[in-house]
This record gives sequence, C-alpha cells and structure tokens, in this order.
Amino acid sequence: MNETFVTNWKSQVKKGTLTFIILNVLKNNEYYGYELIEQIRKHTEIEIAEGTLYPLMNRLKTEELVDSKWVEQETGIPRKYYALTEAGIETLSHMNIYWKNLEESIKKIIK
Amino acid sequence: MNETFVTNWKSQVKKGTLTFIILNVLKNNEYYGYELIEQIRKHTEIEIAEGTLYPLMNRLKTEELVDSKWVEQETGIPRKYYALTEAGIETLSHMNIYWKNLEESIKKIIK
DNA sequence: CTATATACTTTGTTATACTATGTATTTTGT
DNA sequence: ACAAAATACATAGTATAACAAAGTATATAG
Repeated sequence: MNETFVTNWKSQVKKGTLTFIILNVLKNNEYYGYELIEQIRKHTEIEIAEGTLYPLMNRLKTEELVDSKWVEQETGIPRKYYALTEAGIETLSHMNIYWKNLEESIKKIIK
Repeated sequence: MNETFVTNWKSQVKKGTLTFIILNVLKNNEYYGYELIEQIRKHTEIEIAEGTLYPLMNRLKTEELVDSKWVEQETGIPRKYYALTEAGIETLSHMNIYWKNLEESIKKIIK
C-alpha cells in the first residue's frame, strides 16, 4: 500500500468537500470556528486543521455565502459566529444537487 | 447564487475524487486514456479535461498504482492501456473505506 | 505556576485541476 | 478531393485550497 499517497489523497478529497460540509452544518445553526472543528471531529472521521478552517471561513465571507458576528463571552475569548446568507442558502442547494449526482455516479462505478 | 463560486467548487471537488474514480474504473478492466474520459463522461456527469487526465495517469504510474503498455492498432494511433498493480488494488481498498466513511458522514450532516 | 485547552490569525509550502497549445493520425461531411 | 472534426497522447503555466507551523491572548486544571 502506498501510505503517503493515501494521506495526500485524503487531503485532496477535502478540497471542496470541506466547504460543502461547513455550509451544510451552518444550514441548521450558527456556529463559531473552533466549535465547527470540534463538532465535525466528534460526529465524523474528518479532521480539520485550524489553518484550514479560518482561511476557509474568510473565503466564504468574501464570497458572501456566510456572515459573521463577534460575540463577547462572560468569561473567555470572544467568539466569531457564522451564519449562512440568502446567497449561501441558494448556492448550497445547487451544490447539494451536484453532490447527490456525484455520489450516485461514484456508487455506480465502485460496484 | 454565486455562480463562479460553484464552478470553482466543482473543480475543487474533482481534486481527489478523480483519482478515486479512475482507480475504481480500472478495477474491472484495462482502459486507455481517451477511453477513460469517454467512459466517465457517458456514465456520469463528470467531465475530465485531457490536460487533467494524462498528468494524472503519469502520477499514478510514478506512484506505482497503475502500469501501462502501448498497444499498436491495425489502423489509427497506438493506445496506451492502463491497469491496476497489486499496490494499486490494495491502496484502492483503503481509499474505498475512507470514501464510504466520508459519504456517510456527509449524508448525516446534510439531513 | 506551569501546562493544557480555548479561540482566532497569518505565512509559506505543496499538490492538483484546468486552460491552452502542440503533435500526429483517421474519419466524416460536402 | 479537401477541410473539418474526432481520435490519442503530451506538456507548460496558472490558480486554488489544505496543511504545517508559528503567533497572539485568555482561562482552567493539576
């Protein structure tokens, strides 16, 4: 087995899918960055580095798919909460269609 | 909707999934490059540029996941046929496990 | 009082899809 | 017969995104 190839491949698979996952998570709730990393790690096998997530969130904000607001905490460091915009919701629905298609195509190919 | 974002996203999603698709296609049969592009276009919604496939196949060969052989044609241009190696088969089985996991994680998140 | 956890940020590196272009042969259309 | 399209492979240059690593700052556990 080619170990480094697989490691590298996993990193490549994340390109795009991470964006897709984050947007879908934000569909139902507002989350702050650190929480997103934790939530996804707990509920899936996907590990997201901080140096991956924060630039990603900034991209999504630049593209106006998400909005953010700082929320002061009674104790501790302030948190930046993210929420989908209208454009984000619509864009995500297009992405969901593409993903469903891709997933089925791959399913057909694998068997 | 952010059109260019979605276009860009689709391209990013292909990073990694293309490799995965190609290896899975080669699991059952030998194919030559141009044929791979056509087969995948016909059976799925995925378009692969030639400038994407040929470098990809060379990477897979360098990593020793596939082997290739030139086959002369009675008429027409010779074709380079690709087949999985032993290492390719084993590597692919690991990739299939990761993909199954990812797919299910995403499925959970989407709903 | 030190180490760990929380929370966000930035810089530099690396891998890979894509556009564009090039080569060469064969088939199709008119 | 000739031009255009299809077949078949290859490469150079560009853009993008994940990641490692390092940094800032506060809070908590041992």
